[in-house]
Amino acid sequence: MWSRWKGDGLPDDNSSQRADRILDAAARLIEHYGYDKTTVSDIAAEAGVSKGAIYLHWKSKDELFEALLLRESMHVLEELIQHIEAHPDGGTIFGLFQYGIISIVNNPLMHALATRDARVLGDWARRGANSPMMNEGSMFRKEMVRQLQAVNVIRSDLDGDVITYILALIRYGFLTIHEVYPADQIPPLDAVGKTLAILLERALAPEGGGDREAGRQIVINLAQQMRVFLQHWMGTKDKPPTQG
Amino acid sequence: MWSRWKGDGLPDDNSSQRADRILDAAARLIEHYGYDKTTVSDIAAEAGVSKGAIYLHWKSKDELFEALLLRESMHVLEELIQHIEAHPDGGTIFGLFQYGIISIVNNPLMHALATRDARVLGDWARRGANSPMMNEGSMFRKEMVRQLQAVNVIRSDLDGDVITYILALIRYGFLTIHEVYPADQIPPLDAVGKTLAILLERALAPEGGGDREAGRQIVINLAQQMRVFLQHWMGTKDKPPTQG
DNA sequence: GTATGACCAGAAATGCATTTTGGGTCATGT
DNA sequence: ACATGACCCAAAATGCATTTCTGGTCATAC
Repeated sequence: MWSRWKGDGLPDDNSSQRADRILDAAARLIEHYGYDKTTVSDIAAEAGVSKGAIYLHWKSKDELFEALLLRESMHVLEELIQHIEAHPDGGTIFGLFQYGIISIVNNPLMHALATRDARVLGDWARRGANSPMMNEGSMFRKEMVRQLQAVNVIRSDLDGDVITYILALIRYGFLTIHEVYPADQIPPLDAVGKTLAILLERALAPEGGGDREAGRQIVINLAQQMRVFLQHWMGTKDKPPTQG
Repeated sequence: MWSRWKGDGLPDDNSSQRADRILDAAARLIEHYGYDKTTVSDIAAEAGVSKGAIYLHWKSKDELFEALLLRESMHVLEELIQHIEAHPDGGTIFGLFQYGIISIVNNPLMHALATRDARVLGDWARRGANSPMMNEGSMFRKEMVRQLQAVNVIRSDLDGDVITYILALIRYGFLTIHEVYPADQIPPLDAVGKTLAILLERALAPEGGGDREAGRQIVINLAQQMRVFLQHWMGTKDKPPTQG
């Protein structure tokens, strides 16, 4: 799916499966040891392939890592879409925020990306904050708030960009505060998520409740747009080392 | 005021003033260079006194720093009390939150303390997260939320400890997100503060608005309690090196 | 055509001798 | 008394030679 550099035909299933296995291995290792401490040889060994095989799939360690990040982003986005479609409150900020955060908490790599965790991201983060995965997210969210305000799923009496910023700040605080809060006083995570969602609903939802269906559609569309954006960006540089 | 180890009489004005000047110098230096990079000699030079003089006031560099932190905390608390007394919305979470955050944003040292900024706090933070200034704050806030709920300035339909945690998380996110948010998209600070306060009001204030006067009184009392707590704790270990 | 792993070179880590730094003290001066 | 700054010494920083590591390549094997 996400790895399509195989010329003009359909993705080679064998190759694609192996690429996936390699990314699985990389994910396991990097989540635990961080980008710096996991070597390409480690990944190869963990995946049960040779080091050379890895360079048959990606030009460099960096590109492997970015492919991994892309895959995980795709997963999260996909899951988000499914959740929104399946769940009745999918179109409300209530459901949206709660699910958006949970999916990040459950995905160590996305968690690290969202918090710029230097321990996990290591040199990659230090070198280049250039990946669109690092920055375009806020654009996407800005647009989402704007459109959600247009269909009155979010109240329009406050500036959309400020709302976006505040939402980001809450998300960031949610993901990072454990570093400074007395550990024995942290309430259960799901209680926090649920309460936070309720507060957000009160603060941002209009009286009537707005057009949920429209909200749902907007978020799905935007998520899809984000996916093609990421995919396209990746496609332009995730070329194979050989056979152009 | 805060430095009262001078035996039984009133604080020695000359000595106390000089201590203040030294702390001023220390603040200036540490805000800029961080705890590790500012030496005791630097502080002495900046304050225009000899190194030995500093050890006439405090037993160690650590204690000087903690005295500084205490002084700044006292200032902030004092200002908070004054603001609450002077301002009509002093007793509401609206005003409370807004002012509480502004006072931290305006005080580099308190900002560093609230965010555990290793660049500023340096070795002191690394060695001991033992100072009550580091931990007791959350206790204080927990109690505040509890009492505010009791007089219905904060709605009682959600768990107080979770609310406290969420408030802390928002504050922390507010103070730290700039590290990961695209710099050119950060809205003006006061717009964010104001909007955030409005959202909080909507999310946490009851229909009627609750008893503002009672809210005001509670916060003032608690702030005062916090002050004597800090003062007392400091008093038991901020003894002079000689003349006990 | 595809996979492998020994191999390469630059970068990073290690070990160690040497120098500098910086809390903290105290003999001396006022 | 009180203030000073030269002085002390452990700890940290520096410089440097040597070793290890590791991203990336490619001759060889299948």
